[in-house]
Amino acid sequence: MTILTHLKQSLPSLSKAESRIGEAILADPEAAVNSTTADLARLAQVSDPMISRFCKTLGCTSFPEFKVQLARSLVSNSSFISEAVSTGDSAASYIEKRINANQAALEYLRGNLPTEAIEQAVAALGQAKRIEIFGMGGAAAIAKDAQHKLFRLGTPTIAYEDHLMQRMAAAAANEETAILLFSFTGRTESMIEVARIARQSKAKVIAITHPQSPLGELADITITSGNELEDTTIYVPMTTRIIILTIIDILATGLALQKGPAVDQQLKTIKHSLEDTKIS
Amino acid sequence: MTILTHLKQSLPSLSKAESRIGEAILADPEAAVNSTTADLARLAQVSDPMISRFCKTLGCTSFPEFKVQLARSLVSNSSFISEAVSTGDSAASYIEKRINANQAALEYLRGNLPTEAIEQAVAALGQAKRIEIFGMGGAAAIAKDAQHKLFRLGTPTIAYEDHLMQRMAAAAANEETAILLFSFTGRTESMIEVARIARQSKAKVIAITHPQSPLGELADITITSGNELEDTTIYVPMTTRIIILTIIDILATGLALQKGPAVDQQLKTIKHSLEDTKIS
DNA sequence: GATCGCATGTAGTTAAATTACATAAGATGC
DNA sequence: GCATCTTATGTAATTTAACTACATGCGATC
Repeated sequence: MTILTHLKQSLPSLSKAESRIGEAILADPEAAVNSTTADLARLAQVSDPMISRFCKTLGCTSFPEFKVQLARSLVSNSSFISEAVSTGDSAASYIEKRINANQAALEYLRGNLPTEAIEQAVAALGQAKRIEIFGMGGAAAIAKDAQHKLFRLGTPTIAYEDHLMQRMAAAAANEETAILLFSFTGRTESMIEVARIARQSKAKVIAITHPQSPLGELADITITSGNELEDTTIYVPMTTRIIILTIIDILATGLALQKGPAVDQQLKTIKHSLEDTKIS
Repeated sequence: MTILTHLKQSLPSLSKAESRIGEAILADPEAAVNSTTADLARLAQVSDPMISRFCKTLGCTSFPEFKVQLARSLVSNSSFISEAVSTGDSAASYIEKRINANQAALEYLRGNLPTEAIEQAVAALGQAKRIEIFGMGGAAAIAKDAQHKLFRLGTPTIAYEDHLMQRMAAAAANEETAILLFSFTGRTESMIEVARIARQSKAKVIAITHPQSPLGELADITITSGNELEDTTIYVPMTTRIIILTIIDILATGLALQKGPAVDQQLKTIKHSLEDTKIS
């Protein structure tokens, strides 16, 4: 963990003077790196030695060491400032920008993915006897990808992109079914309908979607699709898929860990089944 | 440029004492970050003020500032160390590890994606009157995703995952067709066959695959799928997908930039077509 | 061979950071 | 409700780190 996130986390537990210092640093961390204790003390309106104490509270041995740590944490945040591509950009330039944007999206995920939701989702997937995955439009490819990743872990897993198939599968589901729904906005009417049917069937509904959306509120477990990022100036569109793919990655990893060595043979068998289709 | 590379570059032009300091720092930069001028001076067997002078020679205003800069340059080298997940990892732990692994994959892409290949591929896609996208197995979802992104830019684009459909489409192609092939290994026999048929039809064949593979060598333009990165652990790493998805992202971005404002209306129309399916 | 200049070391000074101490505010017990 | 104890914070003093000014020595050039 970087010192900056550590600071953010421990901000509430700090004393009055110390939190003033913390806020002064967070307001302009770059400036803090180039400050002396006196500078910072003046800025936060506290006495000089409070800065030293503040640093020790955060686990550093001295103020200079704190500055070094702070400088470190600023790198990882500033290197992911993604810029929008613009007409006239060279290939090298837009390649760089898109990679930055996608890395930034993952960086966002690091701080904003609720651990409990993942744990619950993994538990639900682990208990399920069947997994159904629904996605339409752009999410259809994602559903397919998730199916491809999850079916290997031993539980029958099917992906549907057809609304009618989804309705039937949702209606036929029971409490031993986990249903994974992918929707960027969480406002697609047919998806919401399917989710409603699935809940009536007592299936466990996991939605990867916008948390403050009808679909997000309907599901048993909701994980953000990062869609709340789209449209903002900093995070350019197209990054949501990277986020969702990484969430699938994380869910599959969690599930594989939960099932443990039991799935190893399964994975080997599946891999082996492809051998005859490859040339050496 | 980071201070560390700057130091490496200017090492030959430094004076005797100064280069001793430079070498001492390069020998263990991490230790230098936690040193005082006196510590470093002893290590490099020079006098104390030489350290200050050394820093100024490198363009820093003071030794503390140099330390901060040094700390900065060390981050970019040491971050993105991806660790394998292991049994007993907490959710928080494997979430962190997977995000790291995916960011590392993108970092790899930054250094290893050949600009010229991207330029050629964008040019080929731009000139094409039709785009056909082929992928099987795990790559089928990727092909579907690419189709979903590229069809919006005005050129008729179809994705096939069925080998027979792929054969027919490849045979029916002509010099105005661009064919995008996704294959992780580049060794799937049926994919190679399809590529061969496509070349006979004089279509432009773009392969996103392992560069040193039969398929990679067969294609007009080859872009790495990052498959050379996959380690052999049983828990299938998903980093290649992230890489390929980002490549698709980059290709679509390049194509959109090339077409310019011409596609803006097209994008708006497509977006508008979904409005009635969403609830407010 | 002498002098000039540059590189480096020594001593001293400045300033920055920490420690030790004192005080005030808030909490706790009677 | 008052007294005392604890904790947080400021003040003063000390230590330590970093830089400046100066001195010396080595190498180069005339």
